[in-house]
Amino acid sequence: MGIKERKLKHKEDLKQSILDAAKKLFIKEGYEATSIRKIAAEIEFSPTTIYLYYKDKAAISHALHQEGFKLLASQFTILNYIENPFERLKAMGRVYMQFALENNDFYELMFNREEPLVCVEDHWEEGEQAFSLLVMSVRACQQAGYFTQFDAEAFSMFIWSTMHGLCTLKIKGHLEHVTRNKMILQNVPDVFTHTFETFIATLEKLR
Amino acid sequence: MGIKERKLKHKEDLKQSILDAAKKLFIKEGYEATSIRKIAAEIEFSPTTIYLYYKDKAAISHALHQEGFKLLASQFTILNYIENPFERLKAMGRVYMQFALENNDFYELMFNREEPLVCVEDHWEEGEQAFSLLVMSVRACQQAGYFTQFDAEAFSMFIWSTMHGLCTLKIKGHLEHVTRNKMILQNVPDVFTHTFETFIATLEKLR
Amino acid sequence: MGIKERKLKHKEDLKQSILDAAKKLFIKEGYEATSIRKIAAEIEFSPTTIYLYYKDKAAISHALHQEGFKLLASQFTILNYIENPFERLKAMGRVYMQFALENNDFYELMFNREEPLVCVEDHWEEGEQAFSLLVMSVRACQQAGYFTQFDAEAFSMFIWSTMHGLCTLKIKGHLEHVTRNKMILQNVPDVFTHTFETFIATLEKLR
Amino acid sequence: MGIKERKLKHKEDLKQSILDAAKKLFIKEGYEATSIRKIAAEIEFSPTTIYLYYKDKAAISHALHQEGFKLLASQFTILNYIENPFERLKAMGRVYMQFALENNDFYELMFNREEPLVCVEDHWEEGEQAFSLLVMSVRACQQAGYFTQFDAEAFSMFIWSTMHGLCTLKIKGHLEHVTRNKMILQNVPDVFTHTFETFIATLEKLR
DNA sequence: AATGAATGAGCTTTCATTCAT
DNA sequence: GATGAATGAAAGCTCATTCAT
Repeated sequence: MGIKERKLKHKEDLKQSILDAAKKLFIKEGYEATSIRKIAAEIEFSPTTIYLYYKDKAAISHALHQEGFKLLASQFTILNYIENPFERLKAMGRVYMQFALENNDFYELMFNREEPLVCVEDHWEEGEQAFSLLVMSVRACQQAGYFTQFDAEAFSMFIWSTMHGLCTLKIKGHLEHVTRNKMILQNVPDVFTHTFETFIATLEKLR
Repeated sequence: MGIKERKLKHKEDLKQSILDAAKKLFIKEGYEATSIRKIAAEIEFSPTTIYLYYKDKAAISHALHQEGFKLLASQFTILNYIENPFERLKAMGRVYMQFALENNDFYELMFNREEPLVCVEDHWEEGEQAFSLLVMSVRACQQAGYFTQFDAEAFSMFIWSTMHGLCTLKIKGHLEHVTRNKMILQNVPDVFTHTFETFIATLEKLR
Repeated sequence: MGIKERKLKHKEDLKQSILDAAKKLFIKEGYEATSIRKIAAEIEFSPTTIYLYYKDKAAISHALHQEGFKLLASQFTILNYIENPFERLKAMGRVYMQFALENNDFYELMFNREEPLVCVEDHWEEGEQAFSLLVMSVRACQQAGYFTQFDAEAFSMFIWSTMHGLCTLKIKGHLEHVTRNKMILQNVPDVFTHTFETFIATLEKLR
Repeated sequence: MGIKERKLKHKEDLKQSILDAAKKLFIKEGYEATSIRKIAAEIEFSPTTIYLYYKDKAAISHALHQEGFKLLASQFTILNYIENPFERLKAMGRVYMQFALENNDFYELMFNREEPLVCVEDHWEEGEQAFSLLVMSVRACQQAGYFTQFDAEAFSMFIWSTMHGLCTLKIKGHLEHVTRNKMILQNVPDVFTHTFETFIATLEKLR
């Protein structure tokens, strides 16, 4: 990026540029490896400049956090086109899994990091929105005859737990750890997906 | 007690002290932020001394790891006294939950840390043993008529995912995050337990 | 002088200060024993500051290296005024010897250190240029009837070996070691020069 | 080595064992990488024990130094069987070269290290003896009509300089540096040997 | 004679951050 | 609005060495 173009940028743009650079580094090299210096180098500004737009590294973490949820939400939009509620629920799970796998550092930041949550606390709106989406889907399923004997919210929590647990185990490599050495599920090509399907099969029985 | 034993005793003690200090720090500040120097300061020895007892930082992690699994295994022994397989499975879940909650530091270290697994890789025996226990319980349930349409191993993986996800969400505070702000499950005193019971109810249907 | 130039000046100064401090330490304590910390202490800056001016330790070595060759090259310029090729060759030897003696620290760094060469590898241009100068002189001598039966390049290598060996032995004190205790060459005031002259006498025979 | 055998060793043996271990490490891994701990590990004794036999690391360096000369001297014994003085001189050069190449860390320690020489000073007998050997060979050559116009000692010094310079340049990689990039001596398979032969050819002319 | 225990000093490098301009 | 200069803190690890036994 040349000097001229850079000058043309507005404040808002630069703030976003920082975030974009951070996101890029974050995805490519992980959380630990993303330093202020590297972000600055990426956007060809000085490290000091970063501090004009973000108070400190935690602030960037925080912003990235929200960015992650934005990304997840955008992936969820595809679900709007699925009429059948149970199919939509299944698709939701698949999107969630794909997101977790493809952006595992984001996933970590969004759900498994300790720090940012402290300063977030009441700003976890994005997470709550996502959860609301799940609850809505579950309710739709109930109207189609599924899970009728359960409370929608508690059932949603159960679903989320399963999905979150599955994704986390996958990301940390535990799925492979268990299967590789214990001669377990040897003929299953993809334990991750297979477990998900087992879960879905379970849900299907609850009609 | 002769000199030799006393020396050995001292050595064992110090080794354990290091572990305790490391655990304390891991909990309080996380893996990355726990440095050999801090551990040394905690036990009031020189950093170099640590290396007399543990090869490197990973070795400490590894030892803590094993200690955690030993603890979990000991908690599991109570299950031997439960005849009814489904009851045993339920109890297993409860013990797991309790362990995760009471030793969330250990739980994190055992399941959610990246580093120590690298050097463990093919020696995650403790984890695998625990998983085997689950598979066995599931098989027993199958003989009692539960989950008969499922593969025991895949079903175990699903169960583990759910339990792991639930515990992780709890530990990270997400359960509270979602319910507090979204006016969800307001009348449920303990969302953690409630979700678990919803899960159990689900399993009960699969007979 | 404007602000910009002054800043630049300062930057150059500091860069040179680092080099000077490094040189001093390299000489006094050797390459291995010269640490970034010590260099920093020498110039009374923080170790971190060093990294603002040089990428790493090797970069400092490299810079010193080049400085040394620049100095040697400047000493060689005097040779341009010597017409007679054999005289020029002799003078070249004397300049080389003088340089090695007067700047034995540099000489060591340039020719006897391991490390900096690693990163230089294919960019030993300065050394190669100096060697080219020697080859050219040898060729000129050949046109004047000297060393006609030899390959100019191989013969240059031989000359360089002799000069380098002589200078190194001198710098390390071996010349004195051998003569002092063995009652050898006792009546020769300066073994260093005397050996050089023996060498020259040898060359003279090869006409 | 088992415990029993170890106990049988006498003090002298152990002292030599330490040296042997040091030598082994030294040759295999170089000077910097040879630490007291590693030596101790090699002989299966504790690091502390080393200090019973050698005051400090420098003392070991010193002993190694002498060890190196002993080794060189042993290689020189082969020369006794060569009658022709000039052939013997040539062979001496070849042995020297081989020694320098095969034990370049020893060579470094013996001739290019700064430290040990300080404490050696008057104990460089081995070096002097080796040099005497050279002088004797040169004298023998003179009786065969070579180098008659030169002082034997000064001429020996010249020879040593050349050989030392050549070996040093080789060890440090400068021979390759110069030839590789400068399109020099491209058709010569081994510049090291080739330069030596050029040197020998030079000497041959001095009859 | 041999050692186990312990240490202080040292290394290179990266980091987030500040301050004066 | 942007930056160059500088820093303190920290990291993991290895070293030579000492001391009491």
